[in-house]
Amino acid sequence: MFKIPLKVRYAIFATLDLALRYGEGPIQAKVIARRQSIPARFLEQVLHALKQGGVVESLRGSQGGYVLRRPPSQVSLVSIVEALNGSAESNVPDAGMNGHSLRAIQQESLLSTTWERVRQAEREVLQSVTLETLIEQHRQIEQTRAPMYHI
Amino acid sequence: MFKIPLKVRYAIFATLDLALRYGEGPIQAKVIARRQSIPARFLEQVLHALKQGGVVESLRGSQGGYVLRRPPSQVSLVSIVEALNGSAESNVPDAGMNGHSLRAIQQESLLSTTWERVRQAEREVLQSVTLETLIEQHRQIEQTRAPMYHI
DNA sequence: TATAATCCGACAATTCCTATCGGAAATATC
DNA sequence: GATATTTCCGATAGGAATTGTCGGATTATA
Repeated sequence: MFKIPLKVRYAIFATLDLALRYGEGPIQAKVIARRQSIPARFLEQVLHALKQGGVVESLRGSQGGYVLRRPPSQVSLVSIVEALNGSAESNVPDAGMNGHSLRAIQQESLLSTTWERVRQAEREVLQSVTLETLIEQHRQIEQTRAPMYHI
Repeated sequence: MFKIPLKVRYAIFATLDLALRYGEGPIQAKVIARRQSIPARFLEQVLHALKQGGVVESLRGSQGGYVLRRPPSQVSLVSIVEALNGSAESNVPDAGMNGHSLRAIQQESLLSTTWERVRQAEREVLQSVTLETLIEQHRQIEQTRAPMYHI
């Protein structure tokens, strides 16, 4: 319904890249960027946000890189998405309501419950999908697709 | 989760304005704009989109204006939102996949089912809320708020 | 005919998203 | 300790999308 930022896609594929190599030590942003075809410098920012959100761990210096903070089965898409939004939750303008009339505030509260329900519904779906889920889906796609090229 | 365009808010309040006066003949965009504090010229565009989406009926010429096409209880928020998006459904890039690698396509299909589930969840919530629902909520807020100002 | 309203395309202004850059801070390795 | 590597951080540019304005054409009423 409402547009999905490219940033989110990048974050998911980056963490998926980490998930596929979970337990093999830190992986550099540059390497992920190359493998996933993501602008390197932009990915740095995304990974930084993921760190702030507690999704990944970073190791600075030579031989450093990024590591998933938890095993892939414990990392849901909702944690990734919310990490990127900085949990700003910037859609309901409670601050900045200074010059607004009482009626405007009432109007906001009228829709806020609906928006909240929409967001909750989104969250429930994203919560149910983990990096491990995606890895399994990926494997299934590989298996079902490969034979098709033989025809 | 994902940002709600101002356009959508305008559309909802405009149709809500029509809903509150359903059956009383056409209402001019200018009037709605003044009542709902929406830029008049911008609202025209929004109403035009709502017409294309089959949500409202327009009557041109003097004494013209806009009318809801169906009673408020039959107008769900999903129809309003989809009218504005022109049912473009522009998020899954199936076209424009020319220069993309096979892996990129597979990656897309990996997420597309999840995005689809998210969108479906959004739609179900928006489907369950009609203009009549909002009017009832509005009345309840009025009733529960008013006494609070006596304290 | 005069007036009032929608319709339509163009476009300006603003905000948001995407991406790049330079350098600072931290860490491993030699 | 010196060096190379890598994350960290702020600034900012470019572009796209959103928001808003405008002029005039079309349609209808009175």
